[in-house]
Amino acid sequence: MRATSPTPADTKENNKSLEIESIDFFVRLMGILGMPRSVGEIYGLLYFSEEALSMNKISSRLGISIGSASQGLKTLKGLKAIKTTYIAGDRKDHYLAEIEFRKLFSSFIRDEIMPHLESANKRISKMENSLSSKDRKEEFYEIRFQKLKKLAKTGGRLLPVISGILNLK
Amino acid sequence: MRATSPTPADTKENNKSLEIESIDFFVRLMGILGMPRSVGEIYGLLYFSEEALSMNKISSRLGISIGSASQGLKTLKGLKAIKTTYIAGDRKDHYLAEIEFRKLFSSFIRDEIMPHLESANKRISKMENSLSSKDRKEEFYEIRFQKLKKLAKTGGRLLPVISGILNLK
DNA sequence: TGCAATTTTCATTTTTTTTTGAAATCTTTG
DNA sequence: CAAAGATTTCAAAAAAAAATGAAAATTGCA
Repeated sequence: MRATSPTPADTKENNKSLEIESIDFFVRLMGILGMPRSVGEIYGLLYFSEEALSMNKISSRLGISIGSASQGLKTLKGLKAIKTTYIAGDRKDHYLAEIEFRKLFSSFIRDEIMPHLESANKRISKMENSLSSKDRKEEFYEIRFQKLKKLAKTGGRLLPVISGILNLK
Repeated sequence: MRATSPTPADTKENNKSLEIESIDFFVRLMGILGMPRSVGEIYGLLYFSEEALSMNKISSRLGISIGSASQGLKTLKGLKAIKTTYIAGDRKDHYLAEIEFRKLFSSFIRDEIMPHLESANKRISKMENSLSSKDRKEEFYEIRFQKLKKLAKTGGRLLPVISGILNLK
């Protein structure tokens, strides 16, 4: 270790403990969204990185395979949680975290929640049709289908509200 | 197969296809919430069952082990997604689905989301403290911590709104 | 265009999660 | 209160999900 004043290179190597905390934080956050560990690790690393990192650097810094890194970056691209930047004189792609979380959540809702919600109504109808017209008039089934339809409707109502709040300043 | 008119016993055996659809539906729904298959299966079975079912019946009807059934019922009890009923002259516990979904989601938020949210602020502070006071004044870090705090705040704002919508008639 | 660097894909391996099943525990009632 | 019934627990097995790594595909520069 040198005793001279820090250089730009030092700065990049600094804040190891912040990096660890960040990775841990985002591994958990992504975990709530059902994303694999590697996705959280990559995002956590990029979130506090001032410079854009190449896939190779990501994989070596995190100690994960390039296959995992490639797969994780693909997922993060799909969620619009990272941006690709051009670095002059370097052929590799370089990645930066998208720090507007609302983009991440919007993509997540679009990709992971909406499709389920859209199919839910079809599936509820299908269930209802599998019932004889006699049974369909029974209070027991009527109540259950009513609740099921309300569930789908509430879901449909919830998502725009969530999107709205996410877009607040 | 008999050609005579249906008896109550028949009725209970009926609607096999509804049952299958229901199980499939709730396996997916519970899957979104990160619950194992068996939990969705049990709830899906109970949702369209007019009579309360014992653990044994649940395990044999679904073809899952009693261990799985016990574990799944425990999870569902924790989520307040099922009710236990007393059946005269039967020693076993019998279970009915709680059809108010809001209970299920409220419990889920309380158990799976709130704890994360509560720890998030501590974790963000911890990250901030790991930074030198010099770095802390850098725009790069300032922005990132600002976004992180906003994320936690938005989360805290979102949950009551969701609870509110879930409680609407 | 051709070649080397980079990225993606995907069969295989590893890790994690879930299920099983049998033993231990708890419960009810004869 | 004994014992048969019912439920829970938990180590081991099975299944599912994720990571690896090497081959295939793609890319961009000389």
